[in-house]
Amino acid sequence: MKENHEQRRKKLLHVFQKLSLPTSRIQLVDSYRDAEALWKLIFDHKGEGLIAKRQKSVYAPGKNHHDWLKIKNWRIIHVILSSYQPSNDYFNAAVWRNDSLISIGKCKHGLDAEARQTVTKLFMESGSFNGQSYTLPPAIVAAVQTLDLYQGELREPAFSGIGAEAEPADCTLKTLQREQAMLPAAVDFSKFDKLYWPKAGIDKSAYLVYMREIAPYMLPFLREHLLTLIRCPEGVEEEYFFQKHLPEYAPSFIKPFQSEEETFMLCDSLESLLWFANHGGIEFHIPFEKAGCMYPNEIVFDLDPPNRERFDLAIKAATIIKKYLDKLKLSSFVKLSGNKGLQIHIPIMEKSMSYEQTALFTQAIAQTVENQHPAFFTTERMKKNRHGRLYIDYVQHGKNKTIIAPYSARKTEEGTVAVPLRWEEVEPSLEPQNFTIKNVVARVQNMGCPFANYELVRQQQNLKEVFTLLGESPPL
DNA sequence: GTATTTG
DNA sequence: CAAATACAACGCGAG
DNA sequence: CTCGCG
Repeated sequence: MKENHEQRRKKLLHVFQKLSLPTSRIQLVDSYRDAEALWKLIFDHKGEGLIAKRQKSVYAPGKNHHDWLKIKNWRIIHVILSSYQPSNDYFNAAVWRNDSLISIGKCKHGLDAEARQTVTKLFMESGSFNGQSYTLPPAIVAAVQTLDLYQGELREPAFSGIGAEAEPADCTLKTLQREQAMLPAAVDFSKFDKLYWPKAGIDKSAYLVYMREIAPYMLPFLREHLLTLIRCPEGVEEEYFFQKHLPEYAPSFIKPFQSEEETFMLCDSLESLLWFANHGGIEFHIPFEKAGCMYPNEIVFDLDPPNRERFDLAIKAATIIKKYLDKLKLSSFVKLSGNKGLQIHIPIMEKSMSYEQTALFTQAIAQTVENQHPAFFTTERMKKNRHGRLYIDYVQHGKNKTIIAPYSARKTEEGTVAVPLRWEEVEPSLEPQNFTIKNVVARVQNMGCPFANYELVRQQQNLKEVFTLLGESPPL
């Protein structure tokens, strides 16, 4: 009943206000009727789970009946049982990290009486006792359900099985991290150990985990856009190629987009994202317009310094351009390209400007910046005429052109990412190589996505002053 | 990474 | 049966 | 002009 949510919230707030009760801590939780759709949502976001209740059941503190049901989003992992402590009945769970076992938590519940009896007996009869617990060499593998691996410790672990589903040698930290990530079952993954970024030590397994975790933040930008992929099936140092047509062998969850003549591809689901990633899809590029649409959805400035050492030029140019955009009362978003430079995104209302007009606008701004600081910036396309200046690429913004999608990894040796920034972060200490596959997930989970309001801003963006500047009027 | 063509 | 090839498109400079 | 490169 998602439709009624806003109404219900207002009604509830109204009642609380009438009774002079504090409303600041009221939180109305979304409710859904379609359990399958909701579970998909929870799975995609790695949510904790859901509460199900009878339609007429109301909440009462301490109530003990079965009208309310908590269904948790368990993930199943495989661990080695390394020791047993009789005093509290805990089994210690461990996995291999390189060649030594590391402890990842303790597990007690979930075994039936018979299995528990068998395993404790095994430990107490064959294990070595140190006064506290019995230890066995790595041999017993258990399947454990858990909610998370938080600071190296399993959350709410419970046995879900014990015995021969996996070999002790397979219980590695790498496998655990993958199980913890909950990769979608619809994709057939392969070659987890292939080094995709050899210099940074990032293998395919780590990349897939990155893509799975970043998917909720990345997919909104890919959805409804034609996809151009750069694929590096042998890693970023080996041969690469572009792909924009739907391959014949793609599974049915990869959505085609049919034009007159050609079949392009879309990426609109967790499964699609990870299927592309499993096929060595490293860079996800998208055009400025939605599939099948004539008009751009955003304006982007591409600020491309001659090299990493001159990243300061990108910071300088971005700061200047931001000042102009503020003057025009335009909200803008900034991201690291993941390569050498910065990109400024300005979401514009659907079908509000033609490509001719956005080109005019970007040229006007680019020219202004170039005229103001000719020693630092240039709109000169020819590399040999740039003389170490930062190139403000306004040609790159047009139909049939594409740009790297937010949160896409890049084909760079460090495994850098095209990462959205807050404007406050655009200052001299900013360095692109500090934002990689290894740390961007933690960053976005801690600080939120700086582009979270992108769609909201698009709907509210008023382009009146832009058209005044251009001396034109909107196309529609 | 996969399917197809070529040697 | 192993090896080679395609998987974008566009502008530019070299030949 | 085509070819190869980025």
